[in-house]
Amino acid sequence: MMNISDVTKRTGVPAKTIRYYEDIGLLSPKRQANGYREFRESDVHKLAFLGRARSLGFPIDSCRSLLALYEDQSRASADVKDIARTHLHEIDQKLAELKAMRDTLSDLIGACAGDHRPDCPILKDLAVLD
Amino acid sequence: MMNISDVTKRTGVPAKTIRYYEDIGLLSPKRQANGYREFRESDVHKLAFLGRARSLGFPIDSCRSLLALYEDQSRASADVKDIARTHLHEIDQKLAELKAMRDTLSDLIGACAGDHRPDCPILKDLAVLD
DNA sequence: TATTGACCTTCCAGTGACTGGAGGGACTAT
DNA sequence: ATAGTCCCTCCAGTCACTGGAAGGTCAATA
Repeated sequence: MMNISDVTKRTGVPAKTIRYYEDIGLLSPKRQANGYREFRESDVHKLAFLGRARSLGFPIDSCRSLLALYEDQSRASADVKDIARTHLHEIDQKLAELKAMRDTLSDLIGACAGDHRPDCPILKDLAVLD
Repeated sequence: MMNISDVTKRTGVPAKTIRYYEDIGLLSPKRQANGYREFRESDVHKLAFLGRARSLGFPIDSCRSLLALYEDQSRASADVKDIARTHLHEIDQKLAELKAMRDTLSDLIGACAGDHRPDCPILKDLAVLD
């Protein structure tokens, strides 16, 4: 009989998060007579799956779809791949954005004396009204 | 006499966002007799500054500090540089995280046939219970 | 003068994915 | 009986906006 803290130990998913996932319908653990959640092996697998998917940055909605495919023995791997590719594109976009920020920021930092004087190329850049 | 839509046009900062910035105390435009906000040049400069700082990913609290330094003629550029460096480190962390995600994801996508069959290395990876 | 239509206001709610905390019941061991 | 640890639900907060409702104001036109 697995309680929520056992599942947390096995999956690394915090109890609060497990309850949240139940709230939004990602899993439905049974209940014991005392009201405690009772987790089956299949629940643990789902949670491990969700934890891993989230750690790869998949948004919850994609996790929901992936989970459905995971459970669907007659799935097409193409459907999984589509979701993954969409996510990869979003990651690539964020990476490009962050890299651009990083480069600008790094340049500005390199140009700033960082001393007691008020003169500062960082502020000068920020203050530009195009 | 500048109204909010004029400022939006000049700075690119949406009206909703300008009102929000006022709510959280980043600027305090005057009011006309009819209740409309009246923006001075200094408000426009602040908003342009905020827009640029936000586009470089500085969190609002850092923007607040940067704005204060911007207005402080006796600032030390070292203080600006410190804020920027802290932010750069956070960006670098996020970049590393995203890159790791990207690499894993890209590998998995490369390994997946993406056809009508159910067999899928992506799902296999996600399902691993360490 | 009446009426559009564009502009402005405030206030409330929702986003994503949790996270923290209050308040209280349940179980286990001493 | 009591202490300590577990579990429950519900509410609020995070971050930085964004959307929408309900309504006041202004400029130009019929």
